[in-house]
Amino acid sequence: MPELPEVETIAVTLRNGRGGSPAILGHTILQARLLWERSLATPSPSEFYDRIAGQTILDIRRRGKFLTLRLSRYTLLVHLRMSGDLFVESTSAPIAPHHRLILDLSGGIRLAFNDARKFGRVWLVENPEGVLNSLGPEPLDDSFTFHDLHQMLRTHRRPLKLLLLDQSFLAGLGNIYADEALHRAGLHPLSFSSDLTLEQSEHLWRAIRQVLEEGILRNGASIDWVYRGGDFQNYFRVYQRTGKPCYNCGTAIERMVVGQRGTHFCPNCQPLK
DNA sequence: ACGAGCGCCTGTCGGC
DNA sequence: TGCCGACAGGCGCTCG
Repeated sequence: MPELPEVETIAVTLRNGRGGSPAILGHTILQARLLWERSLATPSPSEFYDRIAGQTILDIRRRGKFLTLRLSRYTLLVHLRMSGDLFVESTSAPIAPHHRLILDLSGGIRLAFNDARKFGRVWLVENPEGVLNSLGPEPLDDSFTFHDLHQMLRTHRRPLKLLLLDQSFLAGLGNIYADEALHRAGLHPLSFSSDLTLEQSEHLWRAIRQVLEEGILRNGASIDWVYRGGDFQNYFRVYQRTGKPCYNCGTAIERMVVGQRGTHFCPNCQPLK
């Protein structure tokens, strides 16, 4: 489910608390309970239990789609993949279905990693760079300019949709925000990256930042049975709007498959040259 | 270097 | 009602 705006929303919520969900910053992890072993990427469960007990949560950030919890000595990295979520709940709450990892915290609360499809992963490491080092730049960083993006696009000859989904190219975009950004930029998902003019690259750069910032403003998107409180799904212009009229021109939105992912676009606003 | 195919998993939805 | 395939916000792997 989660792309950059959803992960950012979760990071901010864990850091500051939100609507009855308390902040976990400064709390100490008393013990861990792993309910699905494969949710833990590294280390082994016994080493994980030993190392995480007594660790205090000092900072919570996001890098791409990863959540990074800086602890006293280690860093806990969480990737939610398709269906993962993090909940802060009372220690006395019943264990919900699909909870995969529970961290009991000081103060009578716990952090629960819930993940119906079991694709999500958790890492406990001394150096987070080992996990994060292959990620591309952060699209919302002040230092990321449209000249940077143009240069990056020119060094590949790949369909735009595939590049935007490639986390080593740019970190944080997923299927929804890639489709939305391409629509706003007026670029066909199969356009070759190396063909973009500087002006088109600037449009894409602006569109990427706009959809991500708007997604964050709306606390992310909530879809299907996975709900996290955001409402950006009400502002999609192409994603899952197959057959419905484009808000710009009225043409029916089309769906195609690119890189085994459903891809939504307006054939009129996003022509393939 | 690239991209297709597949595996990992559970759940929902639409068609018959 | 039940079954069955398609599909789902992701990514790592193998193989051409």
